[in-house]
Amino acid sequence: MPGINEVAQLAGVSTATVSRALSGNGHVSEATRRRVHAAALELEYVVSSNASSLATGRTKNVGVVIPFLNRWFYGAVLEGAEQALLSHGYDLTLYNLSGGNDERRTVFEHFLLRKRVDAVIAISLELTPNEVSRLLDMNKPIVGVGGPLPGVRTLSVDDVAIARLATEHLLALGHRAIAHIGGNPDYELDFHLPTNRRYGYEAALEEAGVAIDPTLFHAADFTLQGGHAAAKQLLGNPRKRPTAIFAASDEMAIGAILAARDLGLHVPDDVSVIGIDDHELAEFFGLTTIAQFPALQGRMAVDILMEQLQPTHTADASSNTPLPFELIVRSSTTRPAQA
Amino acid sequence: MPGINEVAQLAGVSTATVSRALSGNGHVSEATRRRVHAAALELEYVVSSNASSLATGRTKNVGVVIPFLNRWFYGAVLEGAEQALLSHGYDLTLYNLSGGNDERRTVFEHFLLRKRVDAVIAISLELTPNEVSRLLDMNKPIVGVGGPLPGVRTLSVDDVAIARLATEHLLALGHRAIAHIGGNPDYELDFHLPTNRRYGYEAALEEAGVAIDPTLFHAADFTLQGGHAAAKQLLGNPRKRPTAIFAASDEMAIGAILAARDLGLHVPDDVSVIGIDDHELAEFFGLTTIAQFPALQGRMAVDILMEQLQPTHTADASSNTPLPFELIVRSSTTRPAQA
DNA sequence: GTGAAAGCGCTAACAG
DNA sequence: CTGTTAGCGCTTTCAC
Repeated sequence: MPGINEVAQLAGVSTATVSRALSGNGHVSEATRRRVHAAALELEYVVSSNASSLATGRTKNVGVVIPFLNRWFYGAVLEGAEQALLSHGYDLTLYNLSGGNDERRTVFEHFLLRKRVDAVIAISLELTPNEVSRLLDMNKPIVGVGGPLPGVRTLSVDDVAIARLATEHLLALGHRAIAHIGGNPDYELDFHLPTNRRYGYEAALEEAGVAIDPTLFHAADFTLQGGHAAAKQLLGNPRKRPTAIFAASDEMAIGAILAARDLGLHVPDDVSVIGIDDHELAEFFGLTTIAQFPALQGRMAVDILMEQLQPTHTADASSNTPLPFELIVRSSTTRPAQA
Repeated sequence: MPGINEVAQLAGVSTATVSRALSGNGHVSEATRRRVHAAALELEYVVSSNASSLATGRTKNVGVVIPFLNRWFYGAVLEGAEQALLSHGYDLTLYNLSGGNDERRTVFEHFLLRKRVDAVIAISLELTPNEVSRLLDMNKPIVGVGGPLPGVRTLSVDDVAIARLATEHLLALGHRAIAHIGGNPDYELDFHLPTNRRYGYEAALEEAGVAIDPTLFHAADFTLQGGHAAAKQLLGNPRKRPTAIFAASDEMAIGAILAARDLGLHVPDDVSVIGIDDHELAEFFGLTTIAQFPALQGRMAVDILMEQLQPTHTADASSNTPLPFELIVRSSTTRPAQA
């Protein structure tokens, strides 16, 4: 494994010139540039990122902290971020927090702070003020995806607006008995996402003059199974079966569709179902949903990070960039039977 | 951000002693050890992994290369590997190859070789001899998960045996018209996994004296949608509808179950379905399957890597460790209607 | 048991 | 445009 010295020798220049020629920093004559490149190629030379990082203070590596790996939404965000990072010449080191709180502390105490990353992307994670300030003290930009974080550049969808839009879609079709499958408090780690979605749902209802019926709300855990169980309860109720269900995630919505089928109900004729996410299976199930474009979210997070990593960048402290969302109407929603 | 010097000063010792006390290499008196630790704690000192790596040649970081992020199986392997790595004090740098061949070259040429990782775990990836030898030349252990790789320590399930077991389960129940939904050639990147599974299926059939009917085979892409489409074809055939379907993945098997329902067929009375994986949704759908324990696979890969990273380790070149699998019988399989 | 000092491989002034 | 020369922050002989 040849070092910069070998390349310098072979090219007949100094190591400084090799460094300049290869990194593009500082001027080098075209002729020597070519000679250096040729030499590097011949020796199969690759820089030692450690030595380089030590000298420059930059690692070309960003840490991504994520609460789950095996949920579609998070996987997609990660995928988007990974691709964008790669295209900028950055590596991504992954910290998955699904192991619990201990793991979380370990990650922050021993890993992120090892000066191994230039920046961190926190996905759906409500960093503590202490975690934020430690990172910021070390001059490491942070961008948060999924919610506001004091002192941090963030990207987030307006969950209230999303839920409102979904509910309004149902209202506009003529539904009045609209149930909502939301999150349970255990899921609140994500910036009160379930709570915000419930607000949006209630706000839309109120605005339309529809009374909010608390028995039409069921909590679940954002999984297909959870949505299935909740929908069974809702749809099995003999006295007031809702004509429509708004689930706070597509996975739960799909669960609801399956629950309806299990009960012999037809979607959308007997019950309309709408979700949030535009999950990869949404199309297959004909699910009407509010798309959230997670891969784009990952890419946008990287773009913002790259900006902040520019030396010319003036620290613009915290600010939130809204994320796009869009109603996608498929075949799981229609007018209520006797509207 | 304090350096080792500050700690040394505060503790009243040399930097060498701090290094020894903190890393545990070399003897330090209990008293000074404590003083150093206290000083480090007070200053919130954390080593610079770059400086440390540069000095030792070890990065405490491993690269994981994976073909997909958003397939349950791969996410689970990754999750297992991440946890195991973390517990060994290693970081994980992620390289997702779903971007195509260009990305693949980029990853190998510019990233893995930057001396940034101590080793690499390749998941379901058939590294080229060239890729393997470059890595090995740099003295970077590799462990492959998912198939044999010349010159590399690998872990893999016996796909032929798995498929055979699945098929035998169906045969033992009395089925004779057993269809198989396998992969299409495009999916062959994974060590001919679909082909091996098909072999196992055919072998079991032959052994039981059942003629192989090529019309009972359908290729799909390992997704739920793909399985659904293939099953529709199979089950819609008016002349020889199979009494059982063996799908090469749970996602396809679930698609098959849904296809059966769409056609008004009952699972398992009208048609039995078995898959492979023990996907997180398998239980929900009552799917009989062959479990593959992907998280365990990730953990085992890390264990083997840790062994190879031991300085005392004697290079044992290539060898393959078989991975466990297990038949899990649920409610999607039963005896054929008129057995 | 502890300190001094020589690097690890590269980059970034500073000269020229 | 290019070479010289300090380090970057730690680890590790080699002495004491």
